[in-house]
Amino acid sequence: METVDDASGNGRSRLTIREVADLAGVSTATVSRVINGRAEVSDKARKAVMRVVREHGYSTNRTARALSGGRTGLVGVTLPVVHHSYFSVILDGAGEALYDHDMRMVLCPTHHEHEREVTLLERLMHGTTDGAVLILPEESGEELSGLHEHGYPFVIVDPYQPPDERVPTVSAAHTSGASEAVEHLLSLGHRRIAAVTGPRGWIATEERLRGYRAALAAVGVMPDPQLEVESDFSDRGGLEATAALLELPDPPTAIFAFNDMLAIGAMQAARRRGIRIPEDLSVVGFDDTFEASIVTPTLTTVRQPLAEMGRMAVALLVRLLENQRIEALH
Amino acid sequence: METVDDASGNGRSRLTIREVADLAGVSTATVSRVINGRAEVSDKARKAVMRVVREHGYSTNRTARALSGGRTGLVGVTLPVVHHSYFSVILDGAGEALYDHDMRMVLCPTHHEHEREVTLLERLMHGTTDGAVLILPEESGEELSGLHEHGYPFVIVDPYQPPDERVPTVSAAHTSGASEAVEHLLSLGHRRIAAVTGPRGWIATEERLRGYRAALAAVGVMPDPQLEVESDFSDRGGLEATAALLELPDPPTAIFAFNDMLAIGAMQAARRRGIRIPEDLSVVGFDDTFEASIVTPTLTTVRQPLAEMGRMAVALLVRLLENQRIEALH
DNA sequence: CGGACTTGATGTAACGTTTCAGGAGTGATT
DNA sequence: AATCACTCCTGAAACGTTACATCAAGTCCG
Repeated sequence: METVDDASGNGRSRLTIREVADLAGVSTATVSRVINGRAEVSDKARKAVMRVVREHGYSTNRTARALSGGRTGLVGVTLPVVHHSYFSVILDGAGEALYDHDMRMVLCPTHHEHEREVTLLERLMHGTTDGAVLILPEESGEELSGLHEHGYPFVIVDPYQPPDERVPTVSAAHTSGASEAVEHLLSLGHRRIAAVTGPRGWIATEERLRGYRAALAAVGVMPDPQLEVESDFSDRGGLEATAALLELPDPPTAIFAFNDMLAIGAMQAARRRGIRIPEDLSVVGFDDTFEASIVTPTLTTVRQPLAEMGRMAVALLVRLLENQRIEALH
Repeated sequence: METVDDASGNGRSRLTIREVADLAGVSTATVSRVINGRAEVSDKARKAVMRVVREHGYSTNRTARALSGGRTGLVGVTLPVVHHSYFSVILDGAGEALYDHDMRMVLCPTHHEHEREVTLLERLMHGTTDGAVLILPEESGEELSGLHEHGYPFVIVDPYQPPDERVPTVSAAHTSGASEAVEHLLSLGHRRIAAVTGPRGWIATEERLRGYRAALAAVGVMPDPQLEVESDFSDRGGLEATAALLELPDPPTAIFAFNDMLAIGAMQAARRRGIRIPEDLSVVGFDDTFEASIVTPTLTTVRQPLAEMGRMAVALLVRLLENQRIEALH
């Protein structure tokens, strides 16, 4: 109740630009210029303003600036879940890039709920943010195209389904990465190589599948439909899919899991059946998440430049915002 | 270049409240009330407004509302790194709670840089956010007290050092959790139980250490200073600390690692020396992060309600904001 | 029947910036 | 001495809301 009312902000909060202007004996416009480091201010005025700022402490109200200037300095970032290596690394990269641009991110986990994502985006658009980075967005291609049409700047990272040509997108080298993974297994002498995939229809699944088949085809191995098991990118899914594979009359000698979670599940399934890795079964993952490095034995995996992807997305977005700004001047 | 100029926002952006008011033949105040679902609006006016909104599409500009109403609906969240199970789970809990309150979070990773955290907070305070959740803040007790004094509402989660009494804080049950962990090892028959700790001076370290010693003392085991090795909560640190412990003439038969990362490092160190877990060496971790569940063998660990902690922090913060609002009315 | 009180609806002043159009002063050029 | 170019600064108008003070009708009561 009895707070120190001296410098505390309980009663009166901090100075406004107008108060600074009065104290320094100049106009608000001048203060604004000094604060923003613009030229065309006399040394005398600048010093007066600086002095007041130093003595009383002033910092511009971002909200007011946002309203006046039309830019909030905030970027929305939507993703399914934070608590997942794959996403958090992308997030990390994006965050760092945004920080470099002196922007902040408004984080919106969607929990894979389409509804939630739509309303969140709706909100982000209308004044809260300047643009957005959508990681593995839940929305359909049409919805995203609509959003784009609307003029809201955004970038998609790792789309589910092939997006509109005009929507800037960052995605990984699914096909070539998958080929490399399979080639690695082939080089170890494996010929019965199973694929534990993600959900069919997702770009990530389809393209990795293409890489998988291409690599097999390249050495003349006929793809066996029995060895392609659809799963869901989770460790549990990997476990179940692998268990099924190991039940086959002619089980695979190697498994290419379409991400590290699946691979970890695969390893668990093998262990439960007493199958040794890598002696009896080789497992290769995809993504190179932290988890891959701590399991036993260490998981061979395809490195994806996740943080880079986050950075890249921000770079694209910043360019969009820049363009928008330029257009606004005309 | 040739965008569809029909419904696109390239040229004219969306309607403002004033335009809606004109179209509906009422004042902006009335529109505002309709939008915000307040009473005291005639049916006629309400319908007119609704019609315009439905036909032209309107959504209030959050920035303007923030400026006018003094609340942004944004909460800052600072944490050392996103890409770390421990933090991302707390973050997840906080995010969910904020979503329930129809608020968004502005994510600020500090990368353990004190400087960065200070400037970020400075920025968050001045208009961008209504309050903040600081996870493992880098700032000193004095700085945090100062911030509190200033009237900016914030809550600390898992402080480094004991904070000011008046600053709302959420932290885990370090001491009792540590005791439980050690009791578990004791019950397995171990007597030479080593502790791989976090940095000395941190609350988390000191309290877990207290729990460790208390549990040993309770069964009459004299604590051996040689068995308490300071580390840094990282897997690499755990590996090095454990390697040193295993070099001892009379090495421990069990290791209590002060978090799961350290425990994972410990397991790696053991494996490198050909020491089997749990036959030759027992390892217990702390936090119950996802990683603990995927290593081999599965790591025994002390569950911390991390997501709950995030939720709790938000609940506290919301209460602070509520109080602030009430005080403002007087 | 007139004043006090409710209701319902409205106009308008904030909120704290940025920016634009212009004005005052100074020195230089004709 | 008049004009011009230049620098520095000011006043005021945005930006899109919300909330306060008002105002115009009704309604109730003595």
